[in-house]
Amino acid sequence: MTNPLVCGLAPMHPGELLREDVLPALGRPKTEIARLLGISRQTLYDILNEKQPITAQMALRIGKMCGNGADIWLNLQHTYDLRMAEAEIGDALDAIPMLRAA
Amino acid sequence: MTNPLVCGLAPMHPGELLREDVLPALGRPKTEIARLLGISRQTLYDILNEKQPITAQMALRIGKMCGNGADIWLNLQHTYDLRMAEAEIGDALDAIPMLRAA
DNA sequence: GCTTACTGTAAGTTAGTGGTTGACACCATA
DNA sequence: TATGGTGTCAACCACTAACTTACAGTAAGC
Repeated sequence: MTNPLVCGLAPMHPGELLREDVLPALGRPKTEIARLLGISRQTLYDILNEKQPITAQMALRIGKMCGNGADIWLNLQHTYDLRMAEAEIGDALDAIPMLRAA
Repeated sequence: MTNPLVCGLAPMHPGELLREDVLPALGRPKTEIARLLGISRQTLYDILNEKQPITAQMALRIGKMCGNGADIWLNLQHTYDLRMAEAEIGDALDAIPMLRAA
């Protein structure tokens, strides 16, 4: 994961990439995109507004439509999730010791 | 991701790796492991029995304890999720067309 | 004008699930 | 016999992914 677009320093929500770059490049109405993806229009908007994550199923759907595979989308989401989780339980992490094999 | 241990052909649940290899190597009672991880004993058992996935927070906790980072655990889970999702909505995927940029 | 279609957002609902607590029976060991 | 780990079960709570329905606004075409 050396591509800064996919694994940037700033945690980018996959919805941002979809909204800013991918959908404009496709040049189709969002209503049609949602229908083709087989999801509700509302769900698509929630993803674009970064209110909903890219699940494995969603990654498969979007990856299929874009022809770039599901991994990119899932990796983007997981990087984002890690940043969020780290910010959330970072202090609890400090209390966890690193164990060595016996 | 070329390591067959991490990204094998057969979809391995992270709980299996934890149960079969990591915990035995640490040689500590599971009760203590759960306590050190800051999670309930039940949750640890659910993960070991592959009934619960490795969330981002869980990956951070386990990665910290094992000293190998969270990415391995999350990638393992993500690969597993993709296989499961593919098996679940595979036929729906066939109906999704691949769009080219306008 | 009128109609059709896309946009963007909001409210409410449902099904599923991550995680917890509490309890139980079993076994080992000091 | 007391303590502590093991393994599993049943509830329970909080959250959320995804859906439907609905609304107001805008642009396109007849």
